[in-house]
Amino acid sequence: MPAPTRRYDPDRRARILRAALDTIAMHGVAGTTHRRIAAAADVPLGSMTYHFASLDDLLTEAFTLLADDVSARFTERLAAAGTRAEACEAVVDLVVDDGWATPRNLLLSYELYAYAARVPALRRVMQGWMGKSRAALEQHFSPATARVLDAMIEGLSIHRSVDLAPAGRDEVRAIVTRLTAPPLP
Amino acid sequence: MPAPTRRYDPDRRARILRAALDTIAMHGVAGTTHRRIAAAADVPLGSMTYHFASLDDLLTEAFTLLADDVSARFTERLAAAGTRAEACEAVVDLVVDDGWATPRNLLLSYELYAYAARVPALRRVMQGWMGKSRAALEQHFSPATARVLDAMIEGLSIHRSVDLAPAGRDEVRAIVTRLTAPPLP
DNA sequence: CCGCGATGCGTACATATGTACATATCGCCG
DNA sequence: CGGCGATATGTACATATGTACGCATCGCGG
Repeated sequence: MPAPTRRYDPDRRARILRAALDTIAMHGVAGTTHRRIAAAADVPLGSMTYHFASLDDLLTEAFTLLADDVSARFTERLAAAGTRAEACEAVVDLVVDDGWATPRNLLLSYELYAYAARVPALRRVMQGWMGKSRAALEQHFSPATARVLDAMIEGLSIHRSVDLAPAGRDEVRAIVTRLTAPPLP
Repeated sequence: MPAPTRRYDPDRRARILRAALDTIAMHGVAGTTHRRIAAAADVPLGSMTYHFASLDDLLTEAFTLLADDVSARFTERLAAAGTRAEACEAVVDLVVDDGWATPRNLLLSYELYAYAARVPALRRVMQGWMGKSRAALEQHFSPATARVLDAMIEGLSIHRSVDLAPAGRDEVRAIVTRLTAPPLP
């Protein structure tokens, strides 16, 4: 019989990590197994234990990748704003647009929050994520305002994903305006 | 040998549901099994399939119980406020106090959010939860303000659980004040 | 007081899962 | 160009898990 083909697959490790996130998004951490990830990444089962010491290690690394990725796009979006008004509009976009607070990203965030409760390394990853978000916001706003905006983005995104009639762009803009208005006299 | 004791255990079903929440809080949905719940509830394995058709049914009912319970306490806390100022203080308490946004409740919420993505019945439960929260807030605030306060409670609670130096009571109060202030002229 | 249906209890079993491992292959460095 | 270390692949195996089922027991309605 012909020798079974052996692939040359230099970025297999990275593909496995992406496949892990896909699998989590589709089946939840609870339904994520070596075999499912392997199928999604199109690699044999043996590759799992070769590239990652354990399933927990794999998930931890995948979630870290997610945090870095999402965090980077957040920072990028805010860095593109030149004026304070543009920064406000960027914040509105982050909540309302289809590019960032996607169902997939939100879902993965929930899974991460839950999973991180049991993995100290991921707790630190989340702290780093939050720190980077704040730093990005502090390019345009005071630390206190950055903090509240960050929390507001989180809360609004979550509620918009649950709400049958989510807040519209105008309503979100009004909220951002109110939170970033100068202090009352 | 002596006949093994057979217990009279009328509220076993309810105890199993509470044990399920305990198990989820401790091990996550991913680590929640019939056997672990049974051990936590101190019942034999056979009781699981007797009282609940499947593990998913059991988890769904447990999460529904959680939502009803937390939602009721939220409503209760806000109903106790007589004036608008008291309502503001109640909101601050909900974020900052140890009684509501506990690590356990937050953790269970993350698990619920993630799990609900795959169970339509729980999506409706979450919508009902959000609706009840808004209704409770609308006893004191306009619908638009209620909506933003609800999102803010969510976002601030989550971020406070991650933050190494969480926002203090004063800072939270300032945010609430700003969000509930009359519209600018 | 009696019986019967609801409930309690232990166990069996097919299946899925994490992980280890033996072996084969081949890119790359010297 | 030679070989060796990194990687690819298939499979084995012990264990955990969901669920079904048979039987025992007893509260409670008639």
